[in-house]
Amino acid sequence: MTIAPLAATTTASVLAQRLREAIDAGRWQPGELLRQEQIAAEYGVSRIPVREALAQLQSEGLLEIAHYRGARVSRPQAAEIDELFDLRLLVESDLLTRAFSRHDQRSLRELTRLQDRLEDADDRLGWISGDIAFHEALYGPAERPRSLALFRQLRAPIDRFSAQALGPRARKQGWADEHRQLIAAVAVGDAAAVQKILEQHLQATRAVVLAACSGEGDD
Amino acid sequence: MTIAPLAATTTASVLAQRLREAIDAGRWQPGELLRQEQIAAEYGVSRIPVREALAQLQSEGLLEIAHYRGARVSRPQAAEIDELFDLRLLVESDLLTRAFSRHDQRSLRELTRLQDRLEDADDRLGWISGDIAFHEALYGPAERPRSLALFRQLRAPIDRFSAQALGPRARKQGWADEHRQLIAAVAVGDAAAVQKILEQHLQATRAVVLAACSGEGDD
DNA sequence: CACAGGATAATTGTATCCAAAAATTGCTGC
DNA sequence: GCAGCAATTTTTGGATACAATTATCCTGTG
Repeated sequence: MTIAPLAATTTASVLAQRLREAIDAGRWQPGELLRQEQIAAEYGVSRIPVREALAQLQSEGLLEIAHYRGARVSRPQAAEIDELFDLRLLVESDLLTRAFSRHDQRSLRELTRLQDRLEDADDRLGWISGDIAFHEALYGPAERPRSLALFRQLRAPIDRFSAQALGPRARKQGWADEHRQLIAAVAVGDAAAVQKILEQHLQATRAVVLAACSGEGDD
Repeated sequence: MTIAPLAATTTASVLAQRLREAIDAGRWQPGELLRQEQIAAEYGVSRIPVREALAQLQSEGLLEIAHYRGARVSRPQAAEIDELFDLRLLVESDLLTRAFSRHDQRSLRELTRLQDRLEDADDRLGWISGDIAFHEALYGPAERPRSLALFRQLRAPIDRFSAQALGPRARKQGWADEHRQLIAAVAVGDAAAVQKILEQHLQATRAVVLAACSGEGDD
């Protein structure tokens, strides 16, 4: 028998997740105002949980909220994106180093399964969430909850642009190839290769995201 | 004549700052519940800004909020503290490397001034905020706003225990010595020494904090 | 016609009130 | 005396109502 899923969830957190996806999907352009009343009406709730969700997204760096002046989608400068990728490199290298020797048959199969599912996803949001799941499984054996949370946090302001860049099929293929190479390198225990592939993966992503980011901010 | 300081501040953010200090000062023990009504009455506001402040402190890792069950001061496990220090080492080493060659006469004087003021502070909270100011000035020339924000974030759950550890005068002196050494090493341009001192500084702090953290959780 | 000034509207921040969930108390039966 | 259960109390989450601030529009003046 199954346990009821125990809805230990608040309206605000559900809203936050929905808004996160909506922002990644490009529903609001950078700089555009998110009206509390409008969002509240749309989801059939009052403004209180909306405000809490917006505050949450602000702390994640997706929004900028000015006193009495509303919340708008943040428009990160190229330098900021660059800095985020540098930090990702630091944190993810560390995570992967620690996870590397702890992977086993089961975790590698899980990685392959996640990658299969990822490549099956046809919409952009599915790719993004699948990519997050893949990397979390890749870093999971490190058993570093705080670093993993940081990984998610560092991605959040970036994924919006990654989703945009998923248009060309070539990029998807390159992305998938790198993931497969990562699995293979972990499987054969080649530590140096693992690090090198991860760095290439992140550098390639950085280039694409920077292009998407600077190509959009034109108003 | 002076311009009014433009209170671009919300009740919730002021509350959050006050509560942060109160937690660092040890007003609530780890695991202890923070009652919304009580805090609201104490500061003469309604529960709405109190809830927003609590949510903010949760996102900083100072509180754990359970659905319908209240907010309590988080009690980080030793492993988590350890992980936070590892991350601090990664981020702060990177920041200091980048800031290193950008320091000049003026910034070094500023560092000395901050350190003087720090050592004058007689209360624990003054030390903590002074220490934060010192490190921010030390990393400031790197011009890495995101990393600096991350530095603050990684400290937040730790400072509570640092404040406790400030009891023995010996620790204060050692702390101050390491700061002076850092300034000196930056001044003479000894990159290797700078990194080594920073690492010692953080490792020493880690040991003290771990002791304070594990010595307290005894209920 | 550009622009300053002020009334008006729109929007956010906070207080008050109600509903839902959890903790507590007290009763009942054994 | 105590385990189990139900009513009560307490506390949190959310909705509605009001206050404070900002944005908009209109008008008059140079």
